[in-house]
Amino acid sequence: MKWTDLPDEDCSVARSVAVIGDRWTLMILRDLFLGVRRFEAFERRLGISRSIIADRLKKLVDEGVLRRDAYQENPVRHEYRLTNKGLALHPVMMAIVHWGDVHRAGAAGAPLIHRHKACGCDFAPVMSCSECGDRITARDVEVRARPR
Amino acid sequence: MKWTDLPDEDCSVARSVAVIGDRWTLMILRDLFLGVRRFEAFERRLGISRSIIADRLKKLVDEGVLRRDAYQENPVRHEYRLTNKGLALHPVMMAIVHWGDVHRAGAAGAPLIHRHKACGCDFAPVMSCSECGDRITARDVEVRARPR
DNA sequence: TTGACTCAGTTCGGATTCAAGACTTAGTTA
DNA sequence: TAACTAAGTCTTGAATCCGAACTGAGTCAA
Repeated sequence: MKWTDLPDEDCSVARSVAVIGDRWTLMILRDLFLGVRRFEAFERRLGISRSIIADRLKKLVDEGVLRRDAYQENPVRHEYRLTNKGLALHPVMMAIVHWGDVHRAGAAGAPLIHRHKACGCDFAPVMSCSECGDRITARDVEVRARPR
Repeated sequence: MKWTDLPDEDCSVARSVAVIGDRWTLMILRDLFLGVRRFEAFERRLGISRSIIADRLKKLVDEGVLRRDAYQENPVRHEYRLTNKGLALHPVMMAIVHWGDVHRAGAAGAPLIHRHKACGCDFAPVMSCSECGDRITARDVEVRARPR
């Protein structure tokens, strides 16, 4: 298998990874969730080459994860915003941040704090069951193929 | 910035991405969560070159995500198992699967079904607040830097 | 005891991708 | 007229990827 075959696999991981399974794509998504929208801001924050940023943004737009909107005319300038499909990646980002906070933070601890606006608490993201609401760990889940 | 600098960034996303931000690493982790443990099985399932598998497995072992255990002597053969640090990636995988199920599945729908053993229901993974238990979306979260 | 087979890798080398820096375009400000 | 801004594109050497072949340590069948 080549990675170009990933989108055609009958597996949701493969199909997702085809979109987000790239270092810089994930870093750009991080910044998007922090409110960054302009090309130049990505460049300044990430310090990577413009060609990589242009390429990744274009792919995300093609996938429907981002929308490219004009924010001024003369000259026309665009900004990149998460679509609903892109916003739906929030649990993925939260899970990645949380794992990094717990398992890869230095002595200084987590660099960022997340506050839940509704309850006012600083929180950790928890994966739970849509049906009963209980917290879910790897051992609680039984996987089987969906009957066709 | 080069990607080799990612582990040193003061950002949990960057530090996590340095470990899991790679297509084949994510595909290997998928199989690990499905119970695959042996080199030959990864090769058969993924159909990619042995050198990639060997490289990714070694990196995951170095990072403490996997443990390399002997399962027989004469000749000695090893298998790869998720450590607790690796099992902690479960929410990341579930979030990725779920996004793929919802936003990238074909007409046939999600290929796999997840059942919560405790409540017996087929479920979707939901990201919720560790403090109040409510479901969390991107708009519910306020991010700020942790004071030093 | 020769040959085929298994599992778990390593090595090699050509093709692909990455990524820094220079260049482009279109308009603005000094 | 020159410098500046935002958002890219182009070029080119370097790094990485990855398929194919090879290695090694043992088993099994004839």
